Amino acid sequence: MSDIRKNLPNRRHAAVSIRDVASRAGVSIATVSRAVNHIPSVDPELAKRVWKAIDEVGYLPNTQARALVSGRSRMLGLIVSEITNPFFPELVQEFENLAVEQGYEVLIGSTNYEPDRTESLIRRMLQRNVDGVAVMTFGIEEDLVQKLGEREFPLVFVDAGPDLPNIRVLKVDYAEGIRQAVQHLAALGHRRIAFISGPLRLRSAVARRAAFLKSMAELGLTVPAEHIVEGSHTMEGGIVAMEHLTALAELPTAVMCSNDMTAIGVLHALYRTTYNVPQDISVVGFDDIHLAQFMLPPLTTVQMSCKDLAAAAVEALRAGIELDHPKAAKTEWYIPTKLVVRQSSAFPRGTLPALVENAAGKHFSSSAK
Amino acid sequence: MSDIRKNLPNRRHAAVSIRDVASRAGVSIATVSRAVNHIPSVDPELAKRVWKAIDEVGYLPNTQARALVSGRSRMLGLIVSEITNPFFPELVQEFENLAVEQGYEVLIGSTNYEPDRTESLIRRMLQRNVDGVAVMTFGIEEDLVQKLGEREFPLVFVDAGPDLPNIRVLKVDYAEGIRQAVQHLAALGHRRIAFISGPLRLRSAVARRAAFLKSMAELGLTVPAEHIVEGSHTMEGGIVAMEHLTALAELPTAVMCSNDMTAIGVLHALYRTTYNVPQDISVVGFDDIHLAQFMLPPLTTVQMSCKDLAAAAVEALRAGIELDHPKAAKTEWYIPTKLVVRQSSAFPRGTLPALVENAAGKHFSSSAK
DNA sequence: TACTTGCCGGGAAACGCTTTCTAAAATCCG
DNA sequence: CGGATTTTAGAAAGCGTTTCCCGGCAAGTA
Repeated sequence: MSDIRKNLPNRRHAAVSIRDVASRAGVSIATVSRAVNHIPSVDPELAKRVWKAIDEVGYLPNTQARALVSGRSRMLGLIVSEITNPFFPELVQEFENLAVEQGYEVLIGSTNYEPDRTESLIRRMLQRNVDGVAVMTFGIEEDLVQKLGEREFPLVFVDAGPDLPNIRVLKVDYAEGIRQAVQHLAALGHRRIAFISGPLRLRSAVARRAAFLKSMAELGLTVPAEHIVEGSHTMEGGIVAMEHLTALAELPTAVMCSNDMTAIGVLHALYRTTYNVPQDISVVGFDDIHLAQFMLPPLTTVQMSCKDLAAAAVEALRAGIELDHPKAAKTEWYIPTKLVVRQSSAFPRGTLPALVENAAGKHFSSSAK
Repeated sequence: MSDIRKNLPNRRHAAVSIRDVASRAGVSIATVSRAVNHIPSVDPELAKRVWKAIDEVGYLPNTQARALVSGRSRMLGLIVSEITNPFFPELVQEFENLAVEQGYEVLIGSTNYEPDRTESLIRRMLQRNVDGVAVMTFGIEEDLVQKLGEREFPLVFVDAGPDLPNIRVLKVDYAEGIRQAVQHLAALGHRRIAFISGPLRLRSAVARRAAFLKSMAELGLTVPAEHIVEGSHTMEGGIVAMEHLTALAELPTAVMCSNDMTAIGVLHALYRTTYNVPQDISVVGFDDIHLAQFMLPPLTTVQMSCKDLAAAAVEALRAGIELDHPKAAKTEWYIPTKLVVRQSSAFPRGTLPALVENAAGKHFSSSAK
């Protein structure tokens, strides 16, 4: 609640307002307003005159004033955890496209995993009168969620949220994609598969790890405790975690990561060792960011479509905002995931004759060079 | 100018307003406003009572109303060309941090290089009454710039903009960093250095290419026409461009790229061939995105600090907005660039004995494996 | 004590718009 | 052709703030 006038001498020259249009067209401001909003009760002839005047004076309706009187700002809040993680810009882009299509503007905020920041973000968005907020952080403190939920305005969470009428939840089916990935690795012959999780404060990170363990158990594969390492959903975290794993007496032959950035870190960590991907160790990511296919080698990963996610988020918000929305009663949206096989996963070394091994995935280095 | 009421039944329950605080504290709304804005003329005792009331009723000042009367929205527009290019999220993040620190909110837009989109973005931002817009697209159509410049409100461009009082420009010193890179490559022994430019519609792409050619000329190195390829500042563009280069009779021994995404594409393209980086071909990027150091091999690149850029942009905007800003008269900000040497650049093959060659940069594949 | 000065707080106008209410004009019908 | 009904457009009341202006009160001066 800072001093709004700090350093702000008196107002700029006034922009052209509805009154200018009205006098130019020789009508009242009410008529201009009606023309602008395409209200049918205005005579077509008059409307044409008004539009001509609008064009001539270069009038742009003041959104603030509109919002003030209508009680809606036509802005949506979008909160992500880390705008510099490439997954989120892709999400932002899709979200923005859809929102603009529906006549909304988007206010973006990045929490950097700091609860304080999240809270101040939401407060600022409330002050800006956003019509609703999508909290796409894949994990947020429980009590903060609760606190937010109590303000009665449309809110969308990922994975889970309090059971309140104004809250909608996007449920990501982590299990399916991760099961596909584990089965893919097992089918290739991997038995010792490690998992680098995200920060376990995040609900989604916990869910992904649980899905991994469950899939392993389904196949009768055991996972020693030291094969589960906590990362941070960043490249740096992936590097540190992988260094842990390579220091182990019994190395895993495959590593699954809780997101693609971690996997990229793993690739980098292995590059600094004598192990090759995928011949010595297979690496699997999660998210399928655009970058994944350009990694060396291209990353096998579980796809969580940010297009789906964005579409669901926008639809869920509108369902909460527009009282007559067809899906106003719907409270849960399901987001599927699926495996995308590329070249960072292959047969573990020694399980197959060289010929087949060569075909399994392009080797990063080849002795032919 | 769409119908603002479409699908929007009557207003939500009114939020708590200044009047609620006033009656609770037993003062007039004017006093509440003064207390909120820390105007010294209000009795400290009274102010305390007001703040207590604010706390009790959970009052949040309505930004729209404030903006309406004060004529300023305390929002800044930030327009980037492509939010999914990792350089921009880094910029956005820095920009947002600084803006919030100064009490501004940020409205972000991504043009995807479409002029129409840029125009509609700016129009929407104007309607939202942003106090100023930073157009950080590194190239924008001349006539659009001109058109925008004529609306008298604070605008920041990169590289160049019309010479108008409300316009400020961030001048990036492409030449210095690129000269350092060219000299670095030449010192390693490279003579045939190719350049993959950005889309030549972009002023910044043209500037980078010019800087490259100038640096080469300074060293007396000639650049055959087929060693200059136009890319698109994307990974895909880098791949296509590199495929052009590898098809050439006389291959370059080093490739400079107009940005890091292009360089990543180049790395990927080379991965699909028998050439190794850096032994066969050195690769140099531009931007120094965070990802660059995690590439395989870590990318030698020219650093353009997005921190500097963001700081300059925010400062320049404030200089245009706040009439009493200390730098109100300043119209140009300089952004330096410099080379960061990593492992994607090394001696060209055959110019040095194997021992030294091995030390020059870690080889991607080693026969020791 | 009477008069001026200065300070502080309240009333009310204004910001640019939407929307309800009202009145005038146009249309209809017998 | 006159009264009833329907359009249609303008006047005005807000929306939630900030800020100008003014009145009241306390302090200071003669």
